[in-house]
Amino acid sequence: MDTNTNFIIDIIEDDLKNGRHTHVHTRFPPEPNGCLHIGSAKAIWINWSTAKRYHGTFNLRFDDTNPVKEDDSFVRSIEEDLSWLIGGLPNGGIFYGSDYFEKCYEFALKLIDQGDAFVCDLTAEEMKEHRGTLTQVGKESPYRNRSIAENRDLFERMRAGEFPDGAKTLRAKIDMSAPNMNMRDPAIYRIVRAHHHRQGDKWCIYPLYDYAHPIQDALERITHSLCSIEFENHRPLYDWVVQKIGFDFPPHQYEFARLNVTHTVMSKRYLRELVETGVVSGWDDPRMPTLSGLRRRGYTPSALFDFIQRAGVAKNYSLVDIRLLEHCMREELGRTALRRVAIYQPIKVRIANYPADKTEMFSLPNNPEDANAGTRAVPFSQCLWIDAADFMEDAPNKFFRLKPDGEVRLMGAYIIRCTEVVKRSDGSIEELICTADLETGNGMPTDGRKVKGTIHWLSADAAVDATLRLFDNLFTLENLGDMPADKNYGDYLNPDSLQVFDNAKIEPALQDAAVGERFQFVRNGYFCKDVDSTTEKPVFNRIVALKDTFKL
RNA sequence: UGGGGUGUAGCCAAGUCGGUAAGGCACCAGACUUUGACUCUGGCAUUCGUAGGUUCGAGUCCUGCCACCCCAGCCA
Repeated sequence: MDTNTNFIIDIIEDDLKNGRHTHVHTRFPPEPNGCLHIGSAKAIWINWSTAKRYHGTFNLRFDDTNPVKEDDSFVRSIEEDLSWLIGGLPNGGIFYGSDYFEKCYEFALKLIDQGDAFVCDLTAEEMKEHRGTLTQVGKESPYRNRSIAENRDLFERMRAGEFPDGAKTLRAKIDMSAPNMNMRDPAIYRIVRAHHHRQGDKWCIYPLYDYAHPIQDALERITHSLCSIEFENHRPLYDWVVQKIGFDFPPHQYEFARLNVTHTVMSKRYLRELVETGVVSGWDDPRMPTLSGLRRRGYTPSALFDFIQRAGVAKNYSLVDIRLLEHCMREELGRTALRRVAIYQPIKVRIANYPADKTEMFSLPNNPEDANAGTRAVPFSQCLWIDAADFMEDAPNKFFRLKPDGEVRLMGAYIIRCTEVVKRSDGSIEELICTADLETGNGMPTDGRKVKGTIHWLSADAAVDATLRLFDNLFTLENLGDMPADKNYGDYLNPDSLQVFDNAKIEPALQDAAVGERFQFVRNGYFCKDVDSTTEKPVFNRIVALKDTFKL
């Protein structure tokens, strides 16, 4: 049984069963006024995966009806991010709402001819006064009863550019006393002289969302128009437009709750502010919850979709724990990422009973969870690096790593015992003198004694310097002015959440890794190779830490 | 306040014609382990916002109440 269902799937199953539809056609309709983020990924996933499930069609459609906010650069970035996410182009194609402007205009004429729309001369303020309030009905516009001929003439002249910006609107004639504010004779066309990123200066009147969107859906033969819950109040207007124009294949709108994630800012406005004020290096800064940021950070589309699917599709307001995302990412990377060694804060270890001029190779598995991943040869020599976190001078019993006179396994190699702690004059550790159990090699002790701890290591001769960057949260910054302390925006004020290790040591082979390759740095987490945007040097971004159950 | 939507564990979320609360994350305990990872095993809602009602039986039906979200752009 397929347990991966939701209420939208139920609706579609029902439509298919009852013959209301024989084919499923969905769409993702972003406005090109910003970059896609993890919240957009939910809308993409719902529309795309639903179409896919029924071997249907999925369109990408730019909802570009507001020329003042939109930009071609966002069109390109959205195309790129969407293709990355769904692994290719949408099978239905890529469309632009603005390409239907001529159709929208013709339909507006039709509404006028039917007596369902009128040209209104009220100013924005006057219209607001006339609209009434939540508890008070609105007043009808004095221009509401103009003749069809006059409305037609005026609307044609609006298009022709005879009136200044904002001087007139075309309004749907519905009901000024409707309890749903959206039905109180909403404006469906406005006059704006602005350069459109795609249509240029061809138009000076632009249709509004509530009018344009159902037309776009209908023209593309969308069967199920899936959008987020704040449009629920708009559905009666959506249906009104579809019905008045009289489409043969009327689309229907269904709503789902948007995605909120703990510690993560999801508002385009604030993301834009971060970019514009230079708090982050750009929309694709690896701390950003944008798709480009997540991609750079090392997140995979499959983990993102797995997360969205597991979080579920419903209508409740929800704030999903980011640890679910991290779990999904770990689960995938645990299976697929190659194991490598990286050491954040190196401490030198000298094996006193190991020849200074000797180097031997130990074979370590590339992924113990995947035998097909093979092994790699790692050099071992007298001087090694281990991580500062793996040594403690006054260690409690439960500390299973290296301590004075204690034994520990060097992963895949010898068991060593720390015999001496050499310190500098300032008290810091210069090096640890150890002896290795050379007889047992990388096997078990012959006398049956237990060595509980295993630590990772690197030959000091072979190790390479590297920069490692650790992000605690997807998105962090020090200060963002008036950002509201609302649960929607998460607890983003975490100045300690970016740690940079500039003197980390890594395996030599990692130098040649390609940007975008993902690794598990043993015991330290999953990392993705990246290039620092300012220094242009290779860095490793931590995608997600390993689960830490370290207890003393 | 008028309208619309939603309330099931710390966080998400299934719950079909009313039949005796899925699953995941998180957490806790234990086993295993040459990554304190992974894996495995066990635990984790006498109760579904709340108060009543109908019924042999209610998360599911009825009534009242409460809480939260959305709507008064010529934004989407």
